[in-house]
Amino acid sequence: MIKNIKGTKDLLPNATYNLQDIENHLTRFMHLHGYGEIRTPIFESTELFTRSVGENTDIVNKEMYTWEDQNGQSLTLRPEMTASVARAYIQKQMWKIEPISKYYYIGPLFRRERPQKGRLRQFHQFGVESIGSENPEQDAEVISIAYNIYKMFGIEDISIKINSLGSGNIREIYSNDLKESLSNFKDSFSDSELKRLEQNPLRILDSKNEKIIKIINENAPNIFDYISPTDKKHFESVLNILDTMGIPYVHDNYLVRGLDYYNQTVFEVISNKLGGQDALCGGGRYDKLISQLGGEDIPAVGFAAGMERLIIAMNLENNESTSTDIYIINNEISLNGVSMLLADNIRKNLGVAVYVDTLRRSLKSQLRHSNKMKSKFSIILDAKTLDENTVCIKNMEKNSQDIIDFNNVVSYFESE
RNA sequence: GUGGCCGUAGCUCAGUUGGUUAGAGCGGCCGGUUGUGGUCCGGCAGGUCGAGGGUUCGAAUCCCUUCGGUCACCCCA
Repeated sequence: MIKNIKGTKDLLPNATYNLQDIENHLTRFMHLHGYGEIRTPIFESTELFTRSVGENTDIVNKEMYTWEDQNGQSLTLRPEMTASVARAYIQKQMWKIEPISKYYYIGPLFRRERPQKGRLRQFHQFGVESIGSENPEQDAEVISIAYNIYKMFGIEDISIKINSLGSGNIREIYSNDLKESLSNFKDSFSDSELKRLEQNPLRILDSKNEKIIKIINENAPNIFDYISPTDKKHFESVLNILDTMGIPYVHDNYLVRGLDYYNQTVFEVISNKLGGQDALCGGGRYDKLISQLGGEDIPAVGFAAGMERLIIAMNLENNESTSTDIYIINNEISLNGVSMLLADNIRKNLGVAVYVDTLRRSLKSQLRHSNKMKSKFSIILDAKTLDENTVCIKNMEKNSQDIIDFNNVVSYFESE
């Protein structure tokens, strides 16, 4: 038997039902905020990700699905969206067309990780990117959107962590000092932690190892002491606006993000119900990415949210079954054509869902199926009554029936 | 990538110290006299016991390998 690839999932109608509903809400929500959808290809030139996400990140080092195309070009299934959005923005030279571009996206991403609940190899993210404003109100807008989306879906048990990484070469200076401050404690570090301290020192800050956390708390410098007065002011303005908007947050000095392109504001929305994979969404500012990839010097801020984690947090993994409004029961094979014609007429004129059996089931079975599909009405076609030009319409909830003229079926439902 | 736990019908599981034709509930399908659903009753269909190999007279049960799931780490959404 051929099976799906590890870390991928098939979604059948009872699972996609809720997903479509969520997507509709997100689309509507973003429209209300002035953001439009962007869709980019799911594979890109490998170089795009090595240059934006960072050579020393795990994503680029060991998690990308990369292959060589027939012409020798290295291609990669996208492991994240921001790089693609930036690439498209630059390619279309959007800054010449409008001073600010606001995008949202929903789509599949690919990372070759060990699967876990809420972490797949093909997973889906919803995300927002606002490109063009350097102002704190833009940070606040993006963060409030993230927060309000979870509120919209009724997810209460969440908290926002926020921090600033400063700008310019602060990141490097701080990283070096951090490395130095911990150099006396190398005995307590595991091999992988030492490697991390070497290659991507900031990441050591969100270690889950109790011992390391203690050492950091007692010895690590505070990045907030490094960032410039301008950056500090920017960060405080963001917090002020969040306060005014009534959005709760926690300033976490040790929050850093794994991707290289982040600077200044970074944030995460955490669910308290998700266990290990508790980050519902993460994002921040990436003011240098556009220029670094060959565009103008244009600031930007955004976030990405995991759809699978959203669905887990909503506790909605399987719910609704397919339903219909009207079920047409044909009692004789010769009436198939009439049934389907009637179904088309009702769909066309009333825009409601009409189901016709194609399994040649018995009357009893069709009624059972009609009931299972939660139909409001069943129309029973029968050769005898059709000779008299009438059909039987059964109200499934009231268990009442009407005999009406075949030509009046549509108008019958219009009055219902 | 590292480590722990798990893998029997579509789903949730039972299956005694290895011993005949592997079970239940739910779900699915059909039917309960000639054209009526939801409740009720009856019947039927689904499993090479994740896969491959080994030990044995005999394996769902023991051993090895492998695949998949799950949890922690790693990382991140």
